[in-house]
Amino acid sequence: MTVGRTALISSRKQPKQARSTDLVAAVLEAAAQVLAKEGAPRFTTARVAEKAGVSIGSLYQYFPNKAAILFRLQCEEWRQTSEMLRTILEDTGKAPLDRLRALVHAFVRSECDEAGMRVALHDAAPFYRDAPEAQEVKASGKRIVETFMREALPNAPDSTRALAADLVTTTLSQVGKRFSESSRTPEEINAFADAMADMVCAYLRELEHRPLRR
Amino acid sequence: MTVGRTALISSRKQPKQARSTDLVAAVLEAAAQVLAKEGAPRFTTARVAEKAGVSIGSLYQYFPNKAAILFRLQCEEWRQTSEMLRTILEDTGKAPLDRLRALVHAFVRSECDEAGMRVALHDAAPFYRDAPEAQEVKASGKRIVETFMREALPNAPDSTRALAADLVTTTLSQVGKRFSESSRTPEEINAFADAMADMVCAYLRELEHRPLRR
DNA sequence: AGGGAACCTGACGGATTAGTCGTATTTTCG
DNA sequence: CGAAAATACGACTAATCCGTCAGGTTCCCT
Repeated sequence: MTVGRTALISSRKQPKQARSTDLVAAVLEAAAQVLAKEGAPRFTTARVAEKAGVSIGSLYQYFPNKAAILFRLQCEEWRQTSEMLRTILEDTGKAPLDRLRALVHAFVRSECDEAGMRVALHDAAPFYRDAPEAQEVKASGKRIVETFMREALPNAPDSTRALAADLVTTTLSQVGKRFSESSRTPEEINAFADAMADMVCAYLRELEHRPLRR
Repeated sequence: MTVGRTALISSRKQPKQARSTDLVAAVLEAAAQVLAKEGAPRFTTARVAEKAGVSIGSLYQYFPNKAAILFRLQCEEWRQTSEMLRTILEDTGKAPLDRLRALVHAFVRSECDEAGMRVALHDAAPFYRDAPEAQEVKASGKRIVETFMREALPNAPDSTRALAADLVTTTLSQVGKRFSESSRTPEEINAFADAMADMVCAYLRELEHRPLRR
C-alpha cells in the first residue's frame, strides 16, 4: 500500500454542501474513536464508516485512502501540541522555570488524556515523519523552545541552548507515552509530573550556573 | 486474533533433533531481520519463513502462532536490557553518578543500534504488557534501580527514592525510541546522551542536597 | 418545475494474511 | 535393515481488508 504524497494532501473532492462537511466531520470523529478504542490494527475503513454512520463509498469520496484519514488526525494533534507550546512558553508574566514546570504538567496531562489515541496514531502511521506539515510544525515548535531557552539560559552559549532545547523537547514528547502502558492514579501522575519538572529545572539551573563543565 | 496466554508460552512442539533447533534459531534470526528491515506491518509468517529458508508449515510446527515469534524476540530484548542494568549499576567500583552516566550512554547507544527492531517490536506486539515474564523482568529491574538509589540518595526518604527510580527508568526507556525517528550523527547522539546524563545527575544531586523543597 | 451538480449507497473485485493438513523425507534405534 | 518417530513441505481455506463503480437520491439554482 504505497501511497503517493500528493494523494495524502489533496483530498479527492472538496465538500461543498452542509451534509458533506458534516460527513467529513463525522468520519474524523469516528476515526479518532475507533483508533482509541479498537487500536491501530483494527482501524479499518469499514469500521470507521460504520461508526460514523455513513457508507464506505461516501467515505472514499472525501478521503483518497485510509492514510489520509490518519494524516488529518495527526495534523490536528500537531496543531494542538504547537498551540500548547506557544500558550505556555510565551506567557511572559511568569518566570521561565515556572513556565517550564507548567509545560511539563500540561504535556503529561495531555498525553495522559488521549494517550490511547496518540499511541495508536503513531502505530498506525509511521510514514508522516518527513511530510512538509510535520517539518513546519517541528520547526515552529523548535523556534518557540529556543526563544524560551534564550530567556531561561541568558548566559549560556548558543550550542548549549540548542542542546537543552533538543533534550527537553525529546524528553517531553516521549515520556508521556509511557502512561498508556502502566495505569496510574491521578495522584501518581501528578507526582511524576512534578518530579519530571524538578529534573528539567535542576538541569537548566545547573547549566546556567556552571555553564562550562567537563 | 485473540491468542490464549498459554499458547504463547508452550510452543506447539519441542525441537529434539539438531535440524529442528537450527530451524527455530533460523526463524528467530529471520524474524528479527524482517522486523527491523520491513517494519511491523510487513512482518508476516510467510516472509519470516522465506527469509529463514524454511517452509511455512515447518515454522508452525514450533511456533503456535505469529505472536509467539514476537514474544520470543521480546523476551530476548528484556533479557538483554536487564543484564545491562545489572552490569552497569552494580559496578561498585565507580561512584553512583558515574554509573548512572554510563547507564544513560549505554541505553542511548543500545536503543540506537536496534532502534528499528525495537520500535517495530513494540508496534507489532502491544499485548505482552501483563505477561508474567514482563512482570518479572520489570520487578527485577525495579529492584536493581532502587538498590542503586539507596546508594545515590542516602539521605532522601524512601518515597523520594521510589519516585526518582520511576522517573529515571521511564525517561531512559522511552527517550531512546526517539532516535529512530530523526537520524543523527554519532557525535550528535553522544552529545545528546551527555546532556541527558547531565540532566539526570543534576536532578539526583538536587534531591540529595535539598531533599524537601516545595 | 426541472435539469444538472453534488451526494450517497453497498455489493463486489483483487489482494493479502494467519494458520491447517495430508503427504513426503530424514533421523533414530532396536 | 526396517519400522516408528521426528521433521519438512507447500498447496489450500477462510477471513479480512482496501478501494471501486454503477446506479440511485437529495439539493441548488434558474
